[in-house]
Amino acid sequence: MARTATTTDAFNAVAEAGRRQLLDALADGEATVGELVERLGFTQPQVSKHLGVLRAVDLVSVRVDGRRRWYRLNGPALQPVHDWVRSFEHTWNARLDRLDDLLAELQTTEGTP
Amino acid sequence: MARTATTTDAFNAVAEAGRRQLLDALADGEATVGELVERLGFTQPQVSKHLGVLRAVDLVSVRVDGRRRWYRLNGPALQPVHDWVRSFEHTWNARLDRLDDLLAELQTTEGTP
DNA sequence: TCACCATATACCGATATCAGAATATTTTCA
DNA sequence: TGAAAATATTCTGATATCGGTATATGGTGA
Repeated sequence: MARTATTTDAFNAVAEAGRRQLLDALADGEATVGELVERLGFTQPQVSKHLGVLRAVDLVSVRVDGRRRWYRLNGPALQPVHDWVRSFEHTWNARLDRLDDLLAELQTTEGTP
Repeated sequence: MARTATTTDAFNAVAEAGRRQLLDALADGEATVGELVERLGFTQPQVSKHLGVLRAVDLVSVRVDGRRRWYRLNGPALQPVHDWVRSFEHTWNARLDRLDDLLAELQTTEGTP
């Protein structure tokens, strides 16, 4: 058996620094492969392949427009990662710990303005 | 070139589900290799090796006590991961977005009771 | 239809990973 | 001193990954 496939989860997809840069770039909005190539200085096949992995775990979506493809960030796919790490937050910041309590409280009153 | 080494960052170390389970288990406090073997049902060499990776990226520390070793979670090493994911939080939750602002405000007033 | 642009895909070689099994190391206690 | 306990290390084989280069695919406009 080998290492867990990069296309298994967001955790594995996001482990690669280059893919994180791609997501950072897409945080500004849709982008085309060519734009990403130029902005990040990666090679075109590199960008395409990394986007392929991100797509496999649903971290990005594509919109076809003629001969170019607009890639878009799909934030919610990062939530599992966020949730997991957040459970350790209290470990390094007591203040955040108290904020978590506040958050939990706000969540339960969701929908009651 | 191959995949980024698991011992490169917290991102790569944490990509493996088994290592995440180990960290979860250590969230309750110090634990011995044997205890982790029993609690998680992993093999002893598996646990030792995974702990080795986690140690390499400083996610855990060890305390030697006779012939056993007490492993302890080092939460702050997860902060880079937390910080990165958190920058995408607004993507899926406007409410949390506003909480972030509150947090930022609290941070700046740190030390002024 | 043909040349061209944008992107995807295939192939390559090098490498680190992972589980498993066996074994080494160190400490304790009788 | 010697056996047993706790943990680390080594070796193996299978495999997916990654960058690079080359090439395929498909849409576009003259």
